[in-house]
Amino acid sequence: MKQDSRLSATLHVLLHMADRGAAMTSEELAACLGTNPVVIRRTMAGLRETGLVRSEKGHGGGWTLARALVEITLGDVHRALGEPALIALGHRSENPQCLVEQAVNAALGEAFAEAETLLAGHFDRVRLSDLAADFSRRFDERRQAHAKHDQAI
Amino acid sequence: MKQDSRLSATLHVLLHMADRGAAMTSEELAACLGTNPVVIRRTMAGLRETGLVRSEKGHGGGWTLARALVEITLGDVHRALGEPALIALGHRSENPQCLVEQAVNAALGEAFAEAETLLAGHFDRVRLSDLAADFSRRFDERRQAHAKHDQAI
DNA sequence: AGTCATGTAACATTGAAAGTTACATGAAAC
DNA sequence: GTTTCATGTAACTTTCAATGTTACATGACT
Repeated sequence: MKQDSRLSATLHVLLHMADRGAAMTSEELAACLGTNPVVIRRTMAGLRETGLVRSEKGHGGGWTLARALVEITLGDVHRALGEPALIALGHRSENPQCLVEQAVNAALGEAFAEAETLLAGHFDRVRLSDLAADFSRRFDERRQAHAKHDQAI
Repeated sequence: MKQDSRLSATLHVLLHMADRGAAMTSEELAACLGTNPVVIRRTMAGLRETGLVRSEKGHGGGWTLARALVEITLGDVHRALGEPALIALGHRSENPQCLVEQAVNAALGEAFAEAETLLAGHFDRVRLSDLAADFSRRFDERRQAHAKHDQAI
């Protein structure tokens, strides 16, 4: 199954925006992901409508966060992207006449709903500030590793 | 995201096979799903290798269950299909250099793993006999509904 | 006016599932 | 033994959504 990486990409972009502190153009953000600026604009359109980010045209324009990282959950971003399906498996047909298929749909549907609820709940509990904190931790770790390395030389 | 319906289709097919009690041809099974016999053979190939079903060529040939329904879990079927991905979302890149992306991957990876574990665990606890029982229940319900309807006439 | 940036339509590319065609292989029936 | 029926499998085509690209209109700053 070809996987949907829009959530991953968007989180990446939002953290870079927060790190920068100033407006970033689609081109800059696209460079962070190694993709095309139009992909950024298209993906961010939903976030703009939901009020997570703002965009400005012209000189000095670009994208800025409309809320603090601590006020944005992964769930917010997922919803802003249009709530793409979380589960890669699906039913062969919805509302089948065949009773066998109805039983299959019921069993799988229950399992899918359970996993989806768990994942969506998890998304609602994680804030972008949590990711930023993890980033800082990794940053410090790398810095210390480099210092150790320099010392060894 | 285009969803993978192989698990759904395979469960449907296996229950029909159990219901029949005798060998069923790819053509018959394909008719149950409204698809092509070759799709059945391709999908069932994994189940044959895993020892869930047997296939016979020639006259009177076709597919038969190699185990009782109570001895087959949804997890067995999922594994026999090659363990297709359960989660529709993915990372933008594996093993990124960018620390931001590493933090994103860590957060999402944890969430995905949690949901995947739950779903896989669920699959391992549900047996095909459970689905067959649910089918029987639905069958009886429909029969009673019809009886009631006939009575009203 | 010129430049920079977003907004968006229109199209091409990609990748995996699903569907199809064709034919080889093997087993039963005649 | 040859005809018929069934699987086994390769090699395509189709489908569909994400992703990538091109082109151009719109608006804002200099």
